Amino acid sequence: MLDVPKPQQNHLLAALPAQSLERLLPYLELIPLPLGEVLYESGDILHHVYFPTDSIVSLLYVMEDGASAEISVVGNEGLIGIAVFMGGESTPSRAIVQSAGHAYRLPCQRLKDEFNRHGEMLQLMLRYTQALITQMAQTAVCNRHHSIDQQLCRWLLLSLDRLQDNQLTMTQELIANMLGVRREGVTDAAGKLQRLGVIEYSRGHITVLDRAALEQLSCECYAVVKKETDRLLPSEPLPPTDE
Amino acid sequence: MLDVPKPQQNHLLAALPAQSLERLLPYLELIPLPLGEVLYESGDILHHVYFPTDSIVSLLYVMEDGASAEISVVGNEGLIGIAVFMGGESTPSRAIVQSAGHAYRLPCQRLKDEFNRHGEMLQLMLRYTQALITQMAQTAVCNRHHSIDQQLCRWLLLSLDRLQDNQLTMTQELIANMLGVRREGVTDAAGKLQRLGVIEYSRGHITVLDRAALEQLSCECYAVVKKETDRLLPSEPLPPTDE
DNA sequence: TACGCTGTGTGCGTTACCGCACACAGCCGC
DNA sequence: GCGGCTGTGTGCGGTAACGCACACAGCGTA
Repeated sequence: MLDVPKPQQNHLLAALPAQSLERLLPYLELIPLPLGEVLYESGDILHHVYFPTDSIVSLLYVMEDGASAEISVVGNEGLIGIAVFMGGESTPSRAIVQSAGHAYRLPCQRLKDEFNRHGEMLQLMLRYTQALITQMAQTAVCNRHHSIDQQLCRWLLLSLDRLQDNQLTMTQELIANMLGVRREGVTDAAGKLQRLGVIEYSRGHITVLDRAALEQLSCECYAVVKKETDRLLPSEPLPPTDE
Repeated sequence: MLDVPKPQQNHLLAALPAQSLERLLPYLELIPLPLGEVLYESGDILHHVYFPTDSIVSLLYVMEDGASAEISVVGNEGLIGIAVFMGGESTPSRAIVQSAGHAYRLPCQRLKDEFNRHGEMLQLMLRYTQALITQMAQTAVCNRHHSIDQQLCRWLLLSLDRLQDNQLTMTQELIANMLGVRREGVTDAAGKLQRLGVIEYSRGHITVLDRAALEQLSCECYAVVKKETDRLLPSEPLPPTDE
C-alpha cells in the first residue's frame, strides 16, 4: 500500500506514450474512493473518467425491482467511463466502489481531446474496451451455467488480482449483491471455502490463504477472461517508479 | 423480402456519409448466409466483417463442456466483427447464423482504412459497439434473474425486430442452445405462449400472432436494450431506395 | 404402406437456489 | 456491564430448472 498512489499504478496510464501522459498529467486529480461511493448512476451524463490505482469499482446493473448483478469489475488495469469515448455519454449501469482506495480523475473533455488526437490513446482505450466486453460476456455465460460456489471463487480471484494484498474488506451481503444471489447462498459457499482452508472469514474481512485452490475450484470463466485480457493488454513497460 | 438486398438495408451502412459508403461500395460483397453457418470461431483471426441485411447472427459463448449461451444478437442494425476495429483481431466467441439471409462482406483492411480516417465511421462504429455492450450486459442480468418464460419472450422480440415478417424458422432445440437452457424448458415456455394465442408453433416454424402480448410477458431487459440502442443509434436518414 | 428421422410433448425424481425465520456472535457506545 | 447494531450461521418448505426416459406426431422416402 503506497501513501500517495502514482498515476502509473494504473496500467492504462502507465501504458500511454510519455507525451500523451504529459499532456494529461496537469488535469489528473487524485481522488479517494470510499467503499460504496457511486461514481455514476444509470443514465447519468459523465463528467469525469476515473483511473483506479488501488481501488476496485464494480459496474452494476440494477433491475426495476431492485435486484442487481455485477457485470464487470474495474481496478488498476482499467478505467471507469468508457461511454465518454464510445460516444454514448452515459450507460444504463451504476459504477460503485467495491474496494476503497484511490483513483485519478480526468475531466471528460481532456480525455476526448487526447482520444481525438487519434494516437496510441485511441488504440489503447479500444483494446481495453474489448477486454471489458470479454469480461461482460463471460459473466453472462457464468450466470447461466455455474454454481454459486464456482462464481464466488471467480469473483474472489477477480478482486484479488486488483488488490495489493490478499485481504479484502467485504461483507457477504455485498458479495451477494454483486453476484446477484442471496446472502445465505454466499454464506454457504464461503463456509465451504473456509472449511477447506482456502479463505478465512471474519465480519467483513476475507483473507485468501490458498489462491491456487481458488483457481482450482473456480469455473473456467476466470481463466478465459484473464487470458484474453493479457492478450489484449500485455503487461505494459512499467516505469521503475511503479510499486 | 427483397430479391437482392441493398447495402442500405443495413442500418450502419445506411447511416454512413455518402463519401464513406462510396469508398466502401466496390469492396462490399453480397453473401448468402445459410442457417447454422459459422462466420467465425472463438479465437479466429477475422478476415472480413459482415453487415447483415436480412439475416440474424448470434454471438455465442461456448464453454469447455459444450454448454453455450448467446450473449448478443446482430441483425441489420449492426455488424459482425467489432474486434477488427477494437484492435483485438479476435474474440473468444462464436458467430453463428441464427436466421438465414444475406450480409454484405467487407475485407478487414477496407474497414480499418475507413475507420482510421477518423471520420464519422469511427463515431458510428463506436456507438454501435456501445449498444452491443448494453445488450451483453443486460443479457448477463437477465440470465441471473429472469425465468425461461420471460427470456423466451425477450428472445423472440429481439429476433422479430431483426426480421422482415413475423415468422421465424427456429427449432426449440436451437432456441434452447441460444438461451443456454434445456430444450424441454423451451417446450414448456413455448407451449404456454401457444395456449395464450401469442405464437403459433409447428415443427421449426414460429409465427408471432400478438407482439404486444409478447412485450407484456417479457422482462424489462428487452425494453432497456431497445431504448438504449435507439438512443445511441437513432434511426438514420434512410435513402429512398431503402425498403 | 411401412419406415425412419426430426421435432415436440409429457412425466418422473433430483438439485440448486430462493424466501423466510431465527439464533447467535462480535463489536461499539452508553 | 448492558443494549443495540451489524454480520454470519442454520434450518425449513417452496420452486424453477435440470437430467433422463419415452411417447408421439409430421413428413419425406423406400
